Amino acid sequence: MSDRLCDMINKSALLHKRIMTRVLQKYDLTYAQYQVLKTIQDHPGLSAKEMLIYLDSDKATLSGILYRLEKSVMINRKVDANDRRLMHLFLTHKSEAIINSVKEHEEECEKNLTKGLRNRETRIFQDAFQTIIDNQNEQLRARIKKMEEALNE
Amino acid sequence: MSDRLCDMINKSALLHKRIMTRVLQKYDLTYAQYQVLKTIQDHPGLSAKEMLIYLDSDKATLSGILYRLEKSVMINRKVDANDRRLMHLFLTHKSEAIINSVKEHEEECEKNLTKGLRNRETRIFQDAFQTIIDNQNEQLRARIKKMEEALNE
DNA sequence: TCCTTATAGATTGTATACAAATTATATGCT
DNA sequence: AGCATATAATTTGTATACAATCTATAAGGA
Repeated sequence: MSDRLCDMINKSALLHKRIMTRVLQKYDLTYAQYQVLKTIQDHPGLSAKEMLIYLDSDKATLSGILYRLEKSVMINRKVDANDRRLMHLFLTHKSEAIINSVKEHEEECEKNLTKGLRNRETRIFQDAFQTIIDNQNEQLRARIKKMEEALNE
Repeated sequence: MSDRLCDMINKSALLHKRIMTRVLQKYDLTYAQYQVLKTIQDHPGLSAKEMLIYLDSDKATLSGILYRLEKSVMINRKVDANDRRLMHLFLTHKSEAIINSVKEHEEECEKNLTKGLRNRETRIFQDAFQTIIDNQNEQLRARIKKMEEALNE
């Protein structure tokens, strides 16, 4: 494999998703669905709009995921009493149990990542990774801004 | 954002894809298509089957990507003289020029990742990342093996 | 030659990812 | 009240990601 950082990042994300897909397979859940369920567990009653902030996802994608989760009785949606556009999201008993089980696998998977690394290396890795993500966010912002400026001309 | 490594990995890969999507936008190329073109440039005349090894992708996905790249005159396909199942892939003049241009942006993007990090930190980061990817590959292998054993029972 | 097995790609079906347009409801202004 | 504007979700269209199946061709053995 290439030793370029961006290739490593892509590869690692791909592998993580594949691993979690195996874990989730027996519950008939996808990784994206699992992440949505986890977010609801952390913030019961939140709206789709609020979830987008936590997940940094897309509303169109989320809409489909929520539809399928409701169909498989993994979530309930309740319309807000004051604003009928708003839907509050809740886990069901079914999904609550599943999530807690999967979370254990995920923690194990997370621990496994740094096997063979010294604590010091792991710490440096994590700090450096945060810097890299900050750099990426900055670069994306800059590019979006440049494109918007180009549009206004 | 969560400080869990797997969340950082996912987030970073997502950001990288978004950045590259902006870069590729004016050439009407997707990131996946660009990676395919780069692989052809590195190994002119390779087959789809061989490409799968380099990209660690899926043949169904690749088949669609190649179809669209051929339609937009970014690649040529030539049937092998001895084995009519095999297709050799080549870049066109059009894609050759585009790739070289995008590659510069990509290098800049790669350099930008480690902005603010000391060389020593970058080196530790990269080595640690390789260890992590190895751990992931190992874990995936183990899970696949376990599932296959479960099937045989 | 005929038949079985293997293999390169293509096709199908489901689930994202994401941009753009649409729908339904709310809010603010006159 | 009446109307323009804003906003939460859904829908639509294109492109992956990936499992499962199909198709065409090749290779090997009886």
